[in-house]
Amino acid sequence: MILSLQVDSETPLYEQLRNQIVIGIATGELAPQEKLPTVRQLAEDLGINTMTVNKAYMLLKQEGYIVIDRRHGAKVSPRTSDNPDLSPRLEEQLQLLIAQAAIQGVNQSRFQSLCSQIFAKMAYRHP
Amino acid sequence: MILSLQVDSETPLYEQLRNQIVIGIATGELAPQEKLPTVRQLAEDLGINTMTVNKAYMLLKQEGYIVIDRRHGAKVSPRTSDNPDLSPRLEEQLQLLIAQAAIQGVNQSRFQSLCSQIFAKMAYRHP
Amino acid sequence: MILSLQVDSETPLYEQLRNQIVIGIATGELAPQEKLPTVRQLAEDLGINTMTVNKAYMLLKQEGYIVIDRRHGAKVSPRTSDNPDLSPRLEEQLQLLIAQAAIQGVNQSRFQSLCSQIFAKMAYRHP
Amino acid sequence: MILSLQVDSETPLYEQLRNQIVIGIATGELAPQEKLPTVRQLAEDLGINTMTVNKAYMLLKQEGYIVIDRRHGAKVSPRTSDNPDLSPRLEEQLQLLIAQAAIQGVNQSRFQSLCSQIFAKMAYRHP
DNA sequence: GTGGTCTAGACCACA
DNA sequence: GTGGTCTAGACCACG
Repeated sequence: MILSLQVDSETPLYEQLRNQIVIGIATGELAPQEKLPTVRQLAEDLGINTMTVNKAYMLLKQEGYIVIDRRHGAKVSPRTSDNPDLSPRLEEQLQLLIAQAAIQGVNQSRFQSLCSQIFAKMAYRHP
Repeated sequence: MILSLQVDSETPLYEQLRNQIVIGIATGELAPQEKLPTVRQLAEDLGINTMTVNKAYMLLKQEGYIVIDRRHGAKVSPRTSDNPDLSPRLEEQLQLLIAQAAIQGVNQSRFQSLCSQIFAKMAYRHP
Repeated sequence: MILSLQVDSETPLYEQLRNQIVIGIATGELAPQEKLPTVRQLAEDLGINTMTVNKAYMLLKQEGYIVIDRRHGAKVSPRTSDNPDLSPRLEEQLQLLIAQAAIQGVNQSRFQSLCSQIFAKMAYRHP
Repeated sequence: MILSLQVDSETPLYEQLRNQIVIGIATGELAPQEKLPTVRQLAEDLGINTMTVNKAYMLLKQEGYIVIDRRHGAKVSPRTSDNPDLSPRLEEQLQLLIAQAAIQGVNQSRFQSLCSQIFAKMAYRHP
């Protein structure tokens, strides 16, 4: 999986890393149980500090996206969660996002169709 | 309109302010051309510094959500934009949001229905 | 002559007024000796404060663009100046302007040709 | 690069700073990718507040002149833009500038020759 | 009365 | 060590 960082972004590097890995998991590019690169390896590949990669991994672990085993390194969590409701935090984000879209002139059907397109790329689908 | 801040949030105060005002505009709680509180007034009401409020207003102005009239202070922009496409930035955010939802176990129809609910609250609707 | 103000501009109203009158004089839309509207009249037409118009007139007077006679109001100055050199202040502005143009990718010949076009509209030409 | 501020100028300090850096970039005194002084350093050198420098940097960043890298501070943007047309905003400024020059008695060839001189100092030239 | 600018100092997040 | 945020207060330009 290819990770690309923008050093001049508003988003901190560790968060960019976290976001891309989350998307990788959702799209199936990273399979459940798949091993992630070591902190050191990834840091070197990306030319960034190991602390930064470590912070991203800690965050992903804390959020339950990956599990970290001292012997085998980091792996994508086996999928378990099946909670049909969006977390309040995500719901709030979605509201803000839709607000901006609505003001800008995006109508609902256009928005919904875009959602469908994005959902279609996700491997983690629930019926 | 009621604005509430969480001082212990990760999100900077000025950004919380900006977000709530954007949502207020989208839901119609703040009508186009409506006058916003003065920088000083809002700062005092919220118990924060004027520069923090000023920063939020500058951001909103720069993004086109409000207009700052030297004579009468800040007002909600008259709605003009009617761009059916989501900006790349928002689209990226939406992708990340859906990725998280999908992993967590939210299925597409549930997500879409939530979007509908949120859209229903928006006054800024386009057919 | 038509004057239009943007209340949401960075440029103060009195300066916008001053700028438009200067351009009017240069293009010949306002002839030398031509009478300008009274402060009160112009303020009413534009829906702004008389103080604002007054400030613009004072500035124009101080810069020599107009003369103010208590009996007959403000008139465009008869053309007198014939100084072939740009004032240091304008030269500095020109340098900044060209710097921005150059960085943005405008080449010299394109810039020069634009200058020619603008000069062509000026009535105040010197051989 | 030497930066000098006039505290008694009409132009805000942060804008003076911005202007001088823009000119520095255009003349090549500041090369693409070159590191700018840190906010703190520059503030100390100039005897002004860090927030003032910060505001200048934010403005330059927003305008695309510099890039702010979380790791190493601010750097001059790698040159990319190659737009042969002047932005409407600059064109308007140019018109005002030429109007003032024309009234003052500067003729076109004199003006053009001054432009040439200024262009000659710019490193950011396009054929 | 409005926003715009600036200061002197502080604390925090990021890397 | 970097920039980002915030404060409490001040002064100024604009209208």
